[in-house]
Amino acid sequence: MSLTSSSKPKRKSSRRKRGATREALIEAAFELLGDNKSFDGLSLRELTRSVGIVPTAFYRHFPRMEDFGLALVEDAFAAFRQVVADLKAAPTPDSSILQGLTRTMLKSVQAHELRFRFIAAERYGGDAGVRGAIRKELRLIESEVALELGRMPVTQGWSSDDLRMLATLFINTMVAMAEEVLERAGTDAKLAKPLIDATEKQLRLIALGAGAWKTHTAD
Amino acid sequence: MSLTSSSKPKRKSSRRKRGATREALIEAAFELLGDNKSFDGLSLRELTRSVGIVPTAFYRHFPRMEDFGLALVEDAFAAFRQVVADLKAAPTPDSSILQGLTRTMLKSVQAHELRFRFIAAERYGGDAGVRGAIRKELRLIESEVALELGRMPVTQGWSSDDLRMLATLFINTMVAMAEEVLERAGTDAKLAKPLIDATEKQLRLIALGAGAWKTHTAD
DNA sequence: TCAGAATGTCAACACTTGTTCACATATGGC
DNA sequence: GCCATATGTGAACAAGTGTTGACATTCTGA
Repeated sequence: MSLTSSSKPKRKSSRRKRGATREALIEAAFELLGDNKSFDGLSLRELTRSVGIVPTAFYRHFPRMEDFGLALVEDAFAAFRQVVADLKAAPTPDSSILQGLTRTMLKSVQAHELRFRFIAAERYGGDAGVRGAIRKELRLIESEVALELGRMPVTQGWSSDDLRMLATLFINTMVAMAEEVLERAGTDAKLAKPLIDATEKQLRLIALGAGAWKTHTAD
Repeated sequence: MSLTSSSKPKRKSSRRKRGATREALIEAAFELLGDNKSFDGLSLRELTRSVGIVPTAFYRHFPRMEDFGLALVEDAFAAFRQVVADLKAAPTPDSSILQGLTRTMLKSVQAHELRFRFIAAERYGGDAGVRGAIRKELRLIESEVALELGRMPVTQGWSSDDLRMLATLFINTMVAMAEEVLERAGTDAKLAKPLIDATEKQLRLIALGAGAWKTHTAD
C-alpha cells in the first residue's frame, strides 16, 4: 500500500458506457471546429480536455489523428446522405420538387449545423486525408443524383457525361447554399429566407436550361 | 563598448530592399499553406524560419497575425480580379464567350495556383477574419458580374435580384471549377481538360436557362 | 551629412503540444 | 465469480509556440 489515504477515490470522472467516449470525442470535435478552428489546428489535448479525459486516453479510441478525421467525415455525411435518400423516395419530379428539395436541404443543414460546417470548412481545407474522404463522399452523392436525374422525362436520351454534368451543377448549387446559410445566416431561419429563394430560382433556371438542352445539342 | 569583439559582424542575413521581406513573408505563407496547412495552423516561427529572419522580425511588418491574414487575402484576389477585368473588356457576349471565359479562368488558376488554393481553403475555413474578407471580395466580384450581365440582350427587363441570382450561379460554377482543378488535377493541364469541358457545358446550360427565364416568369 | 525611421538580432518568458510507459480500475462474457 | 479486455490515470519527455524588451545595424530623406 502507498502512504496516501486509500479511502480517497482516485478516479475523477466516472466511466462512460460502451462507445460513449468515442461519440463524445466526435461531438466535442465538431463543437470545437465550429468555433474558428480547422482540423489541423485542432489540438489533441484541447479535445480531450473538453471531453473530460486525460490526453493519453484518446489513443484508446483512435490509434492516429488521421483515423479520427475519417471518423468525423463518416459521421458528418450521415446527415447529407439522408437528404439524398429523401430525394430518391420522392415521387416523379415536377417543378414543385425543387422547392421541396431546397427546403429539405435547408432544414437538414440547420439541424446538423456543426457537421455541415465541418464539411464546408474541410472540403478544401488543410488535411489531405480528410479532404480526400470528403471528396469521395461527394462524388458518391453525385453519382446517385445523376442516376436519379436520368429517370426523369426531361433527360431521356442524354449521355451519361451530360447527366453527371447536370448532377454536379445541382449538387454544387445546393452545397453553395448550405455553405452560405452557415456563413451568413447561422441558424436564424429568417435570415435564410432570401437565400433559399435565390437558390430555388437557380435550380429552376437550371431546370429550364435542362429542358432546352437536348434540342440545343441536337441543333 | 562591450567586451565582445567589435570586428566580428553580427548580422547573418543581408538586409533586403524596401518591402521585400514583407513580400517574402506573403509568398512563403502561400507556399506553406499549399502544403497541407491551413491559416490557423500556420506557425509564426515556421513562417519566419522559411523566410530567413528571426521570429520577432515578423512584427516589424505586421502588428498582428490577423493583419497578415488580410494581406494574404488582398494579395490572392488580385489574380481573380484580373479575370473579371478581362471579362469586362470582352466584346458583347455570344455563345463563344463562355468557352473563352472558362479557359481564361483556368489559365489564371493554374498560373496563380497557390493563391487560388488559399482562397478555396480559407473561404469557409478556420479564421473568421480571413473568411469574412474573402466573402467580401467575392460579393464584390458578384456585383461586378451582375452589372455586366445586365448589359446583355438576354437579360433585358430582369429584376436586379434575378441578375444577382444569375451572377451568383455563374461565379459559383466558376469557383467550383477552380477548386476542383486544384484538387484533382493540380497544374497538369491534361487532367484538367474534361473538367473545363464539363464546366463549359454547365455555363452553356445556364445560359440556355437564362434565355428561357423571362418568358418563363412572365408565363 | 547626419538624425531618425526601418529592419533585424538575441535572450528569455511561460505555455502548449504529441507521444511513451507503467499502472489502476471497471465491465462484459463465460 | 473470475478473468480478459476495455478504458482511464499520471508522470515525464523533448520540442514547439507567441510575445516582450533591449539592443544593433542599415537605409533614407531633409
